[in-house]
Amino acid sequence: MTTATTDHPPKVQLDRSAWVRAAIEVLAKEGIAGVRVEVIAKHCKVTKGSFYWHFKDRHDLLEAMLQYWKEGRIRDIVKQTQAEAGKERERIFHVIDVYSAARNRKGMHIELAIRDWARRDPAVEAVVEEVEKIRLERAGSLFLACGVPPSEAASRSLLLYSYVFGQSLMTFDREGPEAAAVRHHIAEIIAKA
Amino acid sequence: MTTATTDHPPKVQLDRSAWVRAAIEVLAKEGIAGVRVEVIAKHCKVTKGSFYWHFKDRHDLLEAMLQYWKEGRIRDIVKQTQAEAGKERERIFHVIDVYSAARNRKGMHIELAIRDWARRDPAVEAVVEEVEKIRLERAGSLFLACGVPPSEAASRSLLLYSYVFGQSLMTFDREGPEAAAVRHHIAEIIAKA
DNA sequence: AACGGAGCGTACGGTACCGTATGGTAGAAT
DNA sequence: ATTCTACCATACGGTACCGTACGCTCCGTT
Repeated sequence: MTTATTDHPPKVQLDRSAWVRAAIEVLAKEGIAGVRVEVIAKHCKVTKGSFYWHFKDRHDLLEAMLQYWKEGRIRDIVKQTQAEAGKERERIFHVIDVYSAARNRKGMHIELAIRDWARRDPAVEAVVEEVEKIRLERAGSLFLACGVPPSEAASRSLLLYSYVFGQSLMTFDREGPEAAAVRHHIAEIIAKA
Repeated sequence: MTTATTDHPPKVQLDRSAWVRAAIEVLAKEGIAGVRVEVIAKHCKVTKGSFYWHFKDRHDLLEAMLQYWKEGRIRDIVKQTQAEAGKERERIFHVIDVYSAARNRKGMHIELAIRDWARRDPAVEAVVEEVEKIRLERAGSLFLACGVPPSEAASRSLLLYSYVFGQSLMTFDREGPEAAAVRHHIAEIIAKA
């Protein structure tokens, strides 16, 4: 796991990153409007006296959350789109599967909450755009490696992520047996049937 | 629940539906957490004394908003998917275009805010599912009329709306000339190239 | 002219939150 | 053992909101 700013031997007490992780838990459930100092403090079983020791103010926490999210996303994207030569098409299906709302419910809630937040805060929007750019570039490379012409690669990667996030907006945990078949069929359309 | 619109000769005073429309304005900008009685009252240039005349409480307003949204959506869906025989494929492109985030920015913000709300309120979730079912059925019929086999029609309509809503999550008003080409290309993939 | 109600303003108590100030404590440093 | 300091609790003032109580004012009715 990532260590915090000051690296003393492991303590029982809270540090910045513990607060950030707790805050993101709340973010996933309640949205950015639910990320409140005293609420998270209760969730950590301390009072806000602790909070204002580690953070300047609420905005300081929000910035740290955004940074934490950004770095984690970029790490994951790079990892997920790393493909051995010849296995790029496989990787595309893997990406679609990983982002499947059913598989990664909590991660999707975070993603949606962050994007909701970005709609009202230009600074957040900029970070999301940054992450998104990397996603699209990486996916585009996979398509190119599969022999998709450059003019199509951008379209297909945009379709891929639009589908995947749109899916998480729509599906409300319907997990019938046919749902898997539908998803697989869609994946084939996206990955060029 | 109750039908609000009693149509007397036009008054200067507010009625339920004026409050609901104002509330949806705020919803689009601030999300459901921003829909507060005193805020909307200020937006209407009255005080909450008026609000609590027309509504029992805040929850009463939220219910009315949801109902208002639901009925409007269903009306639009039916209208947009009505196709003369032989022009179904045209209609599919039309639907994609209508939901394009660039064209219908405010409508998309409302849609996203409602879905965000639905993630935390089962009653809202039920309404969204209801609307969504109609959307998918209607789009499915269009695909079927285009000669898409039944096993594919469901997949393609899910892909269509996932793309369209996912698009609205991703695109941050990039309106370059190539963006239109990308969108058109994606539309062709969805509508079976 | 007197009445009554619809529509709104004002004033109030209560809650949840932010941020500050200040005091307390446990463990490391000396 | 004392002092220091990182970490946390407590108490406070201030704000924004919900919902209620009640007062005022138009306006149609009689």
